[in-house]
Amino acid sequence: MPEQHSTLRARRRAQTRRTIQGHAIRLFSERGYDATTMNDVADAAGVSPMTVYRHFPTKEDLVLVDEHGRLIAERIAASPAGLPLARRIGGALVDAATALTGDDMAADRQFLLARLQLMISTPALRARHLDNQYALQQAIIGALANDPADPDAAFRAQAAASACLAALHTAMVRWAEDDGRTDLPALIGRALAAVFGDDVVSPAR
Amino acid sequence: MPEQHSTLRARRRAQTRRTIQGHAIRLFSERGYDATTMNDVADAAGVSPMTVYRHFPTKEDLVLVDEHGRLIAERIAASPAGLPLARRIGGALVDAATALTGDDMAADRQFLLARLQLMISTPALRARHLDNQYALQQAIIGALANDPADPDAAFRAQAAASACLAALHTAMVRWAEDDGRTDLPALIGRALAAVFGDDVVSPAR
DNA sequence: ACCGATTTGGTAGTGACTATCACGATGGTA
DNA sequence: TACCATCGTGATAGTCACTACCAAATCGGT
Repeated sequence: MPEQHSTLRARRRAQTRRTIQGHAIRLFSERGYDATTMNDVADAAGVSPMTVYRHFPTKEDLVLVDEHGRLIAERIAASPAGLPLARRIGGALVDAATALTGDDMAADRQFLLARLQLMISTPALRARHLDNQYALQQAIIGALANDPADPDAAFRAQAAASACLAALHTAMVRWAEDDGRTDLPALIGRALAAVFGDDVVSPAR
Repeated sequence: MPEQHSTLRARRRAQTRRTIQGHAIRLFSERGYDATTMNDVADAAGVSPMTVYRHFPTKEDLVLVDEHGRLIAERIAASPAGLPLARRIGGALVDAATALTGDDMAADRQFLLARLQLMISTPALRARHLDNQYALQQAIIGALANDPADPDAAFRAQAAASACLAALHTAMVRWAEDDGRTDLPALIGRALAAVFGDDVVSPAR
């Protein structure tokens, strides 16, 4: 647990972390996930294998960082309670996608795209990604259905959340297949609209 | 690829397979999944580690056999096309659960319960289970939305399938938490009814 | 300049999984 | 009964992800 001194040491640590992950994603994309060993990643990044494991406990963590889940859950919890569930969840998803793929982060977008393509094509990564999505779904249900008097509310929230996340997943797959050329928030909005009829898309700000 | 000669050799093979899996599930439940090695399983079953790997390519396969998915997809494809999607999918899920947990297979039910409890509590198993469920969802969509003229049909089928599978998952978790004392088909039916309003439960035959 | 904390590196393991070879048992056939 | 192809099984050696455990280098603040 490194404290956030925001000092030189922390910056160097973050830098090596980015270097390691960058080389890892590049090698995974070039030579395949299974064909790349942790030693290969360490050599490419110019560090020892130990350092790789210090920054990323498992090989899968090199691709699946997923700090986005908490952000999305917070956005949903902060959305107005009067709206229908699907709109609250869908809106948060579109907002998050807008924030992650905006024009001001072209480099990050390419990085996200490469990670997504790996996630989709590699069974082990896809499985862990689905587990993360499931955890996110549980968090959404916890944030939306906290009424003990209505036990069915949890079921309805789960149905809405699972449908929204399925739409998100389909949109991400299509976005990855298209090499990120189409607009991700628009894809998500279209997938949501096809399911829920009206436009669930909400403005980013 | 062993041919189904239905002869002595095939029966012996199936027997050793059952023996290995039985001891594996028992050891996993007693001592924990991670705390049990493949050598432990081999020793308990009285075979060599090689034989274990011949029958189960990965450790996870000892718990996740999952030939149920294909059965469910076939059931859905064979259901009357006039019914709403949720009813067709939900009905197939309830039917499958009824067939798997009937009174005539108490031993199998205990086995299924033990495997389910392992799947839920072990991250690696849960992740791979969710991947299997995702594959089933894709199969359901393929069976239900094969109309190229209506691209939104796939989205609607996906929403229905993901909501139904989420309900199934919740019901299975609750069933496992309750050590299988409550009726699984009834749990699934209740979860589905909470989402879709009317009773989606259909008779088993 | 010094000391505690943090980051990194090395060593030696464990355990899942694979490749390859050899042995014995089974099933059909002469 | 004898023969042979096939199949199930076993043993060996190896790769790779991952984990303690301990030493060295570096940074932050006194």
